[in-house]
Amino acid sequence: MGYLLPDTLIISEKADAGRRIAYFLSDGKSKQKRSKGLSYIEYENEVGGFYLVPLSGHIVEIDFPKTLKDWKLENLKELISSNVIHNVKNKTAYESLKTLSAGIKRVIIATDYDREGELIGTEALDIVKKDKSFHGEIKRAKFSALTGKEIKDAFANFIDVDYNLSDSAAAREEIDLYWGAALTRFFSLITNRLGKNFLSIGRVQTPTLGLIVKREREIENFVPEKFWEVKVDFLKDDVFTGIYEEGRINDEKRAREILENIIGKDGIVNEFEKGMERIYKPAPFNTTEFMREASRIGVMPSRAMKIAESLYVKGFISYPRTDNTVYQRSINLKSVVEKLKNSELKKEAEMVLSQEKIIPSRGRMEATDHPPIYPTEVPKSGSLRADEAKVYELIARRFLATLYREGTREVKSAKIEIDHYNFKTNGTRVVDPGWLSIYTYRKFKDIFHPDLEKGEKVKAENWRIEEGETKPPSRFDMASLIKEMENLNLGTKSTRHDIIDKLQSRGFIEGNPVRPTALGSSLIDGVTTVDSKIAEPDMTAELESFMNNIAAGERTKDSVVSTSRNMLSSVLEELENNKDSIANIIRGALETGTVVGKCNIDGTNIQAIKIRDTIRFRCERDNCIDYYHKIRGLIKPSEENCVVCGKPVVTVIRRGQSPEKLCIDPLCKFNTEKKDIGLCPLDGGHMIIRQSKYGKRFLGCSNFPKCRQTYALPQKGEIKMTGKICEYCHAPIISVSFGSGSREMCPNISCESNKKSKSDMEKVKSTAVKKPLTRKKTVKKSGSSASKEKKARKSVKNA
DNA sequence: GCAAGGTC
Repeated sequence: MGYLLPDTLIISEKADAGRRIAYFLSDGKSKQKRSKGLSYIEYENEVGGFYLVPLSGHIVEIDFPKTLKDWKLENLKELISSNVIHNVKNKTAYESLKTLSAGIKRVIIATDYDREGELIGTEALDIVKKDKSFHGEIKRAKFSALTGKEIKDAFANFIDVDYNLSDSAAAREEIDLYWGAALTRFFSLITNRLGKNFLSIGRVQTPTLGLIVKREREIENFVPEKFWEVKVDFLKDDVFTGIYEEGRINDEKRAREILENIIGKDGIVNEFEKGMERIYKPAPFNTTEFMREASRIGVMPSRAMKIAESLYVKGFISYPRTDNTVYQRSINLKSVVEKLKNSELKKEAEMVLSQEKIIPSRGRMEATDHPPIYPTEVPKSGSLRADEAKVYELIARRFLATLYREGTREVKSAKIEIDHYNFKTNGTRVVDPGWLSIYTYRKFKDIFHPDLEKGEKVKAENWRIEEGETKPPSRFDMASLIKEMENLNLGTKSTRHDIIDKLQSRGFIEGNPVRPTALGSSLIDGVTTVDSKIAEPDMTAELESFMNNIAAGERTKDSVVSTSRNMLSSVLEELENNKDSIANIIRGALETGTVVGKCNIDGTNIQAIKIRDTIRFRCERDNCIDYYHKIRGLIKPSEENCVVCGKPVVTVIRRGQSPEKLCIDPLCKFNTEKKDIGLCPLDGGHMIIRQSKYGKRFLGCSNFPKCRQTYALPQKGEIKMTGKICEYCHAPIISVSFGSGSREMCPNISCESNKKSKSDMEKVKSTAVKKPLTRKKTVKKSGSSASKEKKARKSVKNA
């Protein structure tokens, strides 16, 4: 073993990598040691040996000297001109390095081969070099996978430590701290939000918040445009739908003209095409893609990462922080599949093994850091918690899917002419699901389309115009936000989910899909008052190019950091000149909340103002209404007033629960007795919404079992009391809301009133059918005819 | 009470 000399100290970035390096260098003979606050691996033989100290990321953290701990506006200039100090944060690693480096002749940096890895390595070196007696050799081991061959090669062909590279990372660290700390303090101080209410600014978090705010503004300012589509159902074996080839028409008159020309006529096939399409396999998981897919099955990014981390530590999956989407050759894929035969995915594993040859899919990113995320062992059944099992299954299914065959689907398309107008039709059918039958999270929906021949006559029916509206861009959800951050190079695979968490916990964003809070959007308004790039992703791009300069030896770290500090100084100066207006923007936005309705006393607006987890409802004028609620979730105006007290009612949307109505008065009976719908016609007890043992809801008398009066309830929609009593059977009238509308009804199915309204409905329906031109099928907006129908029904009933 | 980046 020529690559080992006696008295060598090896430094690895993490425990796992350390174990593997030691294992291969010692042929499995190294020993883990733990004593008196030290943790390392040791190997000794007659020729030589080594110590290996595993770190866990950075050992030191930069900070400002204690004298600048106090947050004062006057301090900010000092903060920027102050130098940073290094604090040890990993005591065990620090002590191990200090103790074991005594008398060492050679130090090998074997951290990850990337920019941060180089910095982590030099941090360790600085500790070793503190011992003035150290004059040994310093080398760098470069490996891109933790396999025996790579590691042995790296230790036979050392390279030098790249101080330019580590300097570039150190510059990043300092610039992030200077800008982050100075601006965070500035914004917190001018708005007087101190302690845990501070307003944070950072190179990654603020542009990310900026993205979300920008999107929300686009949605707010979006002006929908109406369009009309002419559609026809064709009939051969089954129904398939054609759309006039121009698609969306923004002139209703023209759409009607076309409809008038074609209505009642059949079509003739002008073109027909049929072919097979491949359904490509997904690439192996990297961190980003894993988080996106996990959030699609309801496990949010940071939760997914926590679970992945724990699965990794338990040895069930490979390292979860990776950019790589190509399995390295050294991974024995087949043996992993063999292991999965002893899991709940036995059938799927056998499908993969039954192939003549296993060809893995490849993604675009072939990084050298770690393998893609894949299962390494099978946990004993029942040993994982439910969410862990869900995540493990996702990773295992993804892995198997990347090794299975592609799917195929048949696609058909046609142009069918009616009276010189061409209608396009499309159909698709999965012929061979391939990997889709393993990766069950993806679904391809079949759309029926018959085989046709050119010149063939096709029967048509249901000629119609569908009215729609252009839609604003959609809000980011966790999956698309993480992806957008990756596209813009904001954060890293290991930090993106943390950044989103921070924005949430600091009250800048809420919900999923995410939207900015009043605080979040006003912070961006405040930041963008001054023309600087703090809220733009460009900050990162600029920093990135600085870092490349340093790494290439074109500039020094000190010159770059001082340039950046000067820029920060002038930005800060400009901010200070505008500090009153900025403070007003932010404070002002917090005082004006969302208008949720009108005050029933003086008729002015009532606003909802969010103050951490409390919502304050306040009347705009005299504070004649001023209520506080402890509510988690989003508040939306409902445009309804409370049936009990007349004050506005809001809708509360909580994650994973159906929306609930809430009277803004916390003591109103509407809130406290929400389930009480009215009085029992038999004995005057309370009719209460209850659940049957089958999970169905119904109305039951509070005097059960003495009184057995019950009514069936619709299982969908929100049920509310109306205070009214049915004139026929004396049951309490309920109100059922569904979507945007609501309907009052007697809960007694056999009541006269229900028979009556049913026949009314039929009457309304039959008049509507006579006017096919206004009928809409996939109505994008609640159509006018539908609301007319509702109104008609209501007026008949009230008559 | 500050950032972002490693890792647990």
